[in-house]
Order: sequence, then C-alpha cells, then structure tokens
Amino acid sequence: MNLFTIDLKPGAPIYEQILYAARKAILSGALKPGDAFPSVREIAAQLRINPNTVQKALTALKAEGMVESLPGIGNRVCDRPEPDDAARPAQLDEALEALVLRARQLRLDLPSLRAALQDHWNRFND
Amino acid sequence: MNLFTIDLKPGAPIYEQILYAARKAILSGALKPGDAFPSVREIAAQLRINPNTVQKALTALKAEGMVESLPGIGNRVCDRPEPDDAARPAQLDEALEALVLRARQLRLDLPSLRAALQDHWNRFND
DNA sequence: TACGGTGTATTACTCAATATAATACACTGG
DNA sequence: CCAGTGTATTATATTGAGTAATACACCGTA
Repeated sequence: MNLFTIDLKPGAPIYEQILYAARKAILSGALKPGDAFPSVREIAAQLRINPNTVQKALTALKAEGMVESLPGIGNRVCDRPEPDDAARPAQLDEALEALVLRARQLRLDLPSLRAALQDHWNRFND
Repeated sequence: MNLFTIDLKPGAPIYEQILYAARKAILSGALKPGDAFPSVREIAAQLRINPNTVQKALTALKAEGMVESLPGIGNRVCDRPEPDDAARPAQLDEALEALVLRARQLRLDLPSLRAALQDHWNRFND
C-alpha cells in the first residue's frame, strides 16, 4: 500500500490520483497519525512526476485536514482526519447515488449489494 | 425528472452530466423502455448547449446499450439496459470503494451507512 | 415530390485545466 | 555550512471540453 507504488492511469488527473491514494492509505490505516508523510520531491521522483503536480495534491490534502506540513521538516499524517464541515454529506450522497446507479445497471439485488458493501467496509481497519 | 430540467453545474464536463442524468432517468424508471428519448437538437436547444456536446453523451449512452438510435426517426430507450460485459464489476468496485472512503472520512459507522444505502435504493422503482 | 425533422460526420477554432520546467526563498537538523 | 524540506513564482506546452458552421443520408408527412 506504499504511496509510491500507485500506477498512474490516464483518464483522471495525476494530482487527483495521488490525492485519492493518499486518502485511502490514511483512512485504511496503512499510514497512521503521526507517521511521516512522503516529501513532495520524494513522491515526484518515485512517480517521475513534476513536483508542482505533487504539491497541488498536497495542498488539497492539507485543506482536508489529512496531513499537516512542517516547513523545513516535512509532512506528517494528522491526528484527526477532521471534524467535518457541513458540505460533506452532499459528497456522501453523490457517492451513494453513483453506487446505486451502477448496481441497478448491473441488475444487482439489494442483498448482493449489501454483501459487497460489507466486504469493502472490512478492508479498512479501525 | 425531465431530462431538460437538469441544471448544469461547473466542475464536471457537460456531456458527463447529461450522460449521468440520462442513466438516472432510465434506471429509475422515469423513462421506460420503448419511450422516445429526446433528440439531439431538442436537448441542445433546451439546455442552450451545442449539439455536438449532446451528441457526445448520446454516443456513450448507446455504447452502454441504454438507448438506440433510428436514423431519420429519433432515439428510443432500449429494452434491456444491457447484458453486461466483464469490465463492469470493476466500475462497481470503484463506486464501492469511493463510498466507503467518504463514509470513513465522515466517521460514519456501518449501520448508518447501511441505512443510507437502503434509503437511496428505495428511490428507484422496480 | 418537397419539406422539415432526425441521426451522423467533419473541420476548425477558442478556452480552461493539466502538467511540465526552471528557479527562488526561508526554514530545519545534523 | 549544507542538504533536505515546504512554499512560491513565472513561463510554456499539451490536452480536453465546448462551440461553431456545415454537410449528408434517412424518415414521415403533407
């Protein structure tokens, strides 16, 4: 689950892929609060990407409260992935609707969908 | 749930918003199989959008088997939203993972998520 | 038959977002 | 001091999205 090992796929912006991978790594427990988060130049080198692109992802990551930066030192995974603002439930609804839409398109029934949800839920540690 | 009444929001490509709205309208039962699907020029006029943009969405819609085109006549909602190819489960997994990620970020528990899923599921007719 | 509406295709242009490139500065720890 | 860090700036190239203007073949109907 190393952040460096993500393989960039075309179709989605690179900085969004990094952003998503970082969220996943942190929320799944692969990166724990207090852990050092890879430096901008380090990620850029490993992914053979321009540092500015990584910087863009990191800026968003800090805005979400997932990571904090210590100038001169480096980045660190935050303690609390953040007390959430009021705008977030809308994003959950989007994800929910998109999921149900896909499931309906696949002619999946509710029990099967529930099972799949349970399965994915368990892939994250508490 | 008229397809014309969708209000285009910035951030996402227009043709994707049309594509999504059409999927939702069809899968939710608002547009039934055999129903006429709005013409390219009609949608373009109502949405004050370039016909080419609508055409792009329609092409994707036909590729998914949601709609069929009868040259000289118009478009029609397909009978079967399609026997699905093998590539689709991956898209379901994406939606599932995105949902769980959002839920974890909101510090939501599984029962609450299940309830929310149930709620969204019921918004679609069978 | 003529006409209007339909799907479809082509070419060209503008514009914003993305990504890269090359620097530069202030800070920290060893 | 020095290497590594976060951060900021300016410039450029590339890509995708959207618009624009046509054009063609097809269908139903008057």
